[in-house]
Order: sequence, then structure tokens, then C-alpha cells
Amino acid sequence: MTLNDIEFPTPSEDADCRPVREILDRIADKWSLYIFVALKDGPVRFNALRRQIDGISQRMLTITLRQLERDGLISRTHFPTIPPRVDYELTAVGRSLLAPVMALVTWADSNRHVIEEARRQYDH
Amino acid sequence: MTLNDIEFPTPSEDADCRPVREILDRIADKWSLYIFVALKDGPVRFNALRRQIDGISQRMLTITLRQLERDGLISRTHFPTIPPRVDYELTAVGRSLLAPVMALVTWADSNRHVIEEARRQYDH
DNA sequence: TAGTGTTGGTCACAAATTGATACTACTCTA
DNA sequence: TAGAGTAGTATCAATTTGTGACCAACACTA
Repeated sequence: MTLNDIEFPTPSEDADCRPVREILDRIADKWSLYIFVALKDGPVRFNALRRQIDGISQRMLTITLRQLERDGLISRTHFPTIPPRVDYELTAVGRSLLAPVMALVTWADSNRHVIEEARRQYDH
Repeated sequence: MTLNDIEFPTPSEDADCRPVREILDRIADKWSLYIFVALKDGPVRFNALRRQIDGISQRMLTITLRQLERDGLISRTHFPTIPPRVDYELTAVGRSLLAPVMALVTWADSNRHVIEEARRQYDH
């Protein structure tokens, strides 16, 4: 059996894929993946996330966190202290997404040299 | 052991993550995922891809295909016929990415009802 | 006691990315 | 001979994202 013969589970092909697209578009946007990785070990505060995710703006962090909260993937806990404290944490559903997400991250990590070499060849 | 205790392989934490970010940004952009899914069963022609991936513009399809080709994830075969024919196909490296990608798609498919319900609750 | 820093945001505007439309040159079909 | 299909590119509009200012309420420092 070669690589070509591997069959992947096809998620109910007939089901209209609009909702699946909507979900994938949320996960596979510019920042969601990194928020997931940043939250994998437990709750993290807003500004800690901002420091951890290099290059994200406060605006996009707020927007992306709100969307993930709306999807029920993360939870937001507000402590009314001074200065305020807001913790973000993966929900049970969010944690179940962690396995595929980390698989992607791990793939990227183990294949970066191959990809860098391919780019050099292409640009040459 | 609760869900919180599950440990995910942490891809060499010390390695600088810029190259990994570059790769993830390519995979997790607006269209790459869908191109991967569209190519999972074998070579597909340019316009067939365009018809299969709902909403993609010719411009973005061209651009995204070129980037994936540059990364060595897909190959481009041009048949100098009239009318021209161009086949796109996953490379061996590209196929190795299919497993994590399909895991993500499958997750999205099996969790869409949960997410839709979460959205209703949030918007309420 | 005035200045600086921290918290988690929001707002308006600028910059970057993506989309829409038109165009190419050629062939096949009705 | 008009219309559609092939795989694109070029130009401009629309959408998305980034930038910097601002907020209030307090702690710490000089």
C-alpha cells in the first residue's frame, strides 16, 4: 500500500458544508490557532496572551477571543479587581480541538526544513 | 486522569518558532485548507478546483496554488495542449499533511451542532 | 504630591489583503 | 458565427487587519 492508497474518513459528504466551512474559517484564521496553543496549559490573562502571541494587536486579540468565546471554545472569567483581571481558558469542546491543532503544529515543526529547502529550490 | 492532564507533544520549544509560524500561516490561511481537501483524491485541474472550492476567486486560487507549490506541498503539471491543461497534485510531503488537515475537518464536522448551539446561546 | 505604570479594553483612521471585473489567445460546439 | 471553456494576468474596489490615541481606577516611586 502506497501513500496514495491511504483513505481518510470523509465527513458526511452529502451534508451541506456551509456550517463546516464557517467553523474551519474561524479555526484557520490568522490568530485563532495561536490562541489555542497559548491556552493549552490552562487559563491565561489577556495581556499575557498578547505578550505570548508575537505580533498580534490588542484589537485582533479582543476580536478573536470574542469569536472563540461565542463558538463556545474558550471561556472568559472577569475578576472585578483593580486593576481588572480577565482569564481566558479552553472549554471542554475547545480542549477536544487541541489534538488536531497540535498535530498541525507538530507537523509544521517537523517539516520546516523540508519546506525551507523546497522554497530555496523554487526561488532559485 | 482528566482532560486537563492530557499532554500534547510540544514541538521543540526552544527552537525559534518563526519558521513554524511561517508554515502555519500558509496552511491556516483562508484557502489552503480547502485546496488540500480538494486534492486529497488525486490530481485536479485548475478550473475544476475553482468549481469545487465555493467562493474562491481565480486570483486567490492562482496565488495560493503558487505558494503551496513553492513550499513543495503540491506539484503543477502543464500539458501544452490547446486548450491548455494544468494538473495540480499533492506531493509526498503534501500528502503527509493530509492526516492532520483531515482531522481538523472531521472535528469541525462532528462539532458543528455544538458550536451552532453555543452561538445561539451567546447571541441570545 | 505629581508622574509613571498596569489592567482590559474601545475608537478612528491607515495599511494590507482579498474580491470583482475585464481581458488575453485559442479551440470546439451549436 | 455566437458562445463557452481553457489557465491565467491586470486593474481597481471592498473588506480585513494594524496603529496609535484614549479611557478609568488604582499602586508604586521620586
